[in-house]
Amino acid sequence: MKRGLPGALRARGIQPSAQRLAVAEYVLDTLDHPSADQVWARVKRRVPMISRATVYNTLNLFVEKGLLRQLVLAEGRIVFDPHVAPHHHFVDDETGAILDVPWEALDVRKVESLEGIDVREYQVVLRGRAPRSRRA
Amino acid sequence: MKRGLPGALRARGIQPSAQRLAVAEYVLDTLDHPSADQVWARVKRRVPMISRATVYNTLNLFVEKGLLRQLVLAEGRIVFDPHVAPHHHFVDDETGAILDVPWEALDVRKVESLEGIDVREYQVVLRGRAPRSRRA
DNA sequence: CTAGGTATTGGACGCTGTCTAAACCTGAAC
DNA sequence: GTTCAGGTTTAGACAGCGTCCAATACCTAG
Repeated sequence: MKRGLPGALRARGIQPSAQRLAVAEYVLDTLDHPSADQVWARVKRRVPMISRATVYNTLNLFVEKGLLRQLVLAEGRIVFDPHVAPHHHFVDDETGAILDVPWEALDVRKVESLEGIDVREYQVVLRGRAPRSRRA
Repeated sequence: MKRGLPGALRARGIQPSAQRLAVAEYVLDTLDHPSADQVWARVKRRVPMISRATVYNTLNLFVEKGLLRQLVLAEGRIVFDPHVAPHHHFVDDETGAILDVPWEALDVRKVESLEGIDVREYQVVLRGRAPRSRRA
């Protein structure tokens, strides 16, 4: 059931606007894991007057409404991932690139055995080197 | 075989100094996961004249020499962990506190099956809520 | 059309991490 | 003890990132 970008936003209780659509158009559809400023740079190509604050606000709104996930994997940068279903992440030591690892590729056991803590979500974070062909 | 803090530094090829010992005394022995500025604040209590740059340099040196691990788990902050053996981490959503989870508490399978990527290290990062008693 | 709420803007702000140049210490050789 | 070279420390400047604010522009319901 396609309803277009404006509908997708409305379905999450987000009032569409030109700026929000421009951000959504890029960030909801990318395979990258861009930082907020990378999103800003990208969106400015189409909407040159958009301000940094708007992009930051919009991204945070999308996270709050479940359209994006916020990841804290790389040094000092928060990145955004439109792939909201559970999956793991691999960080390339050399390039800093972040690759998605399918949930089924790994098998984590005994999570339920952690006594006294209430685990909302978890993921495996792997670090190492990826061959050129696999890099994002 | 105890050899004291100066020996522990020398054993890693680090020239001891009053400032480095003051940093080491706190950070190598804590159960917390302090940020660099937290280390600075703490060490200043004993060595009031120590500069921020020295603390940052010292922490980076300790990481380079394997005395500390650098973690990128919480929003926008790099924290340091004197517990260098492999283990997992749990982040309390509410307080931001980071707890160590013993390596044996979880069981990750199929890591070796990830084709074409060379995994140097991995860990499970869990998020949720911890009861007050377990908080660091 | 108007009123009220919402969104956007640009700038200021604070925090974190890095860099620099100068001062300083240290310890090895004499 | 003196000297010297190298490593260490220092204060401050700097840059990047994320947040906040007050003012303005925009939408939408009525």
